[in-house]
Amino acid sequence: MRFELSKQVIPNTTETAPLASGRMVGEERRRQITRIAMKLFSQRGFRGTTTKEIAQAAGISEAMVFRHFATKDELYAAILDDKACAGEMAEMCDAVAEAVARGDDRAVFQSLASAMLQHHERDQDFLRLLLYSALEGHKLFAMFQDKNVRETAQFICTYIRERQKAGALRELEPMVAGRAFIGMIVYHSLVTTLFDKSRSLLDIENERAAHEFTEILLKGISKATTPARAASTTKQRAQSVAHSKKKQTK
Amino acid sequence: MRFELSKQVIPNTTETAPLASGRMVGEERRRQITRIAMKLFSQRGFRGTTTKEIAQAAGISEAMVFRHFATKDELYAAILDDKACAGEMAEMCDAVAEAVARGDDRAVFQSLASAMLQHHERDQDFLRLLLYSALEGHKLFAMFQDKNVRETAQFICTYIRERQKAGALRELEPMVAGRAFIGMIVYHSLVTTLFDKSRSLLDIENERAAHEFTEILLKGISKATTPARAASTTKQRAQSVAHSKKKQTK
DNA sequence: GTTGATGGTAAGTAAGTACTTACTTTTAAT
DNA sequence: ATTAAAAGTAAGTACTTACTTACCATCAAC
Repeated sequence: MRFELSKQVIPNTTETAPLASGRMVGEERRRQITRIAMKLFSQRGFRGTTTKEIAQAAGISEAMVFRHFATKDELYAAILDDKACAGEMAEMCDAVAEAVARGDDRAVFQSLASAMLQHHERDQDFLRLLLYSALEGHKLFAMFQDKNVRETAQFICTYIRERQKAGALRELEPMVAGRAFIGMIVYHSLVTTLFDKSRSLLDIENERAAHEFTEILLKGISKATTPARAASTTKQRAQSVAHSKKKQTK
Repeated sequence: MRFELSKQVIPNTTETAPLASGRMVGEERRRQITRIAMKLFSQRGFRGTTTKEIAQAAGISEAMVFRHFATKDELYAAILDDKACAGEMAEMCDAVAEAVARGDDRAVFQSLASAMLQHHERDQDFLRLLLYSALEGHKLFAMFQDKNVRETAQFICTYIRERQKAGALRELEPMVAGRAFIGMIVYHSLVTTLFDKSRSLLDIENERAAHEFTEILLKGISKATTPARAASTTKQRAQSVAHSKKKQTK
């Protein structure tokens, strides 16, 4: 039931035009249902969403839902399956890999942060769904966890270790730094999509957040010799101690 | 800490002995129910926990639950209420305040981190409950959010601003640093209580996590001149003295 | 020992819930 | 036009859910 590669290739269906009567061909309807179910599950949780609601939102009868998915669980699985398998790191990899090639630490972390923040922002529903599934202890979450979270953490970890060997970063357990960095990013995403949607505590754009977090991390784990190459939003004035002219958030 | 000293001294009721028959006096039963309900809600969510289960776990009939709480929602509210109102910062404030008084940045952040991590670890159920309530959009969560999260963020923010004025920290929006720091901590707690309970990715003790995160943050937001008193892992070579004065960095 | 308040229960109820059944309509290829 | 498969539905079923009702049990104080 579980990993049924639900995602098959749509063999070559002649065409998938909306079919005047509102009737859809199977594959199309199936996609629509998963899309809608994901939105609902993400808003009210798995248990909090009824199959009837899903059917209504899709404009079909409940029986239709069960024609496509034998059980509610299977529908849930199909969603996670879909999402987890789709290589979400696609665009990230490009920018990051390029930065790695250049050996530009700042660019590596910043592009990584930026990609994650963007991803979280674009896919808020999925973020919520993931949290629900983690809380509800759904087994499928473990798969996602392994495939994405772990992978990302280990990438960072490996990169840091190498840069330590190269003498660019101070000694510390790479995973600690990795967790710190991912923590800044993920927590920021959580706050802005969950706790403080109005951004009353901190209103900052993704690009800048990525930059600032990167600054903190890099300064934080660099060899004492120091830092800041392409850095710094603040023009460093000679000895201006602190005229923060910037309006600070309260 | 106000954590309900489970067997509370009920105001002045003559005595609260278990009452041989298994029968409890009202207040006592009420507490028992909230305690049990909290554990169940935190494990399976509000919607995922039935009043029947709560009653069974408490060893009473369902009707008894509804004698104490008119609705399931009211029970839920009572739990959040309980938890949110008690000043959880109690012990934290002592250590932190003392560090603030001493002007010891390292101690301030480390004791803060340590207190938060400990709090999260001890009260995992509540952490889960809080996440659920945030996801489910329960109104009462907003209250908690205002009372605790915001307060902590603002405390850090204020502290950082002051230290910036004193010339100890570099210029950056204090809230960004605050979010980064809280992010490291909260995310770490989330991972260890939710995503990776076996700690397969990173197995580290609270005290040390607090120390490492503090190091990263402080090095990350200090004036370039540099820091690292208790840093320890990296031996400070003579060269660090060489560029004692902040070199103009571009 | 009666009383009256309080702790407690068994057995409901009405409204959901996931999932089925038995049936009709549409489509597209013969 | 025929047909068979696929898309669709209305109206169930068996069970669970939050919440009630009507009644019993225990205890402390007269």
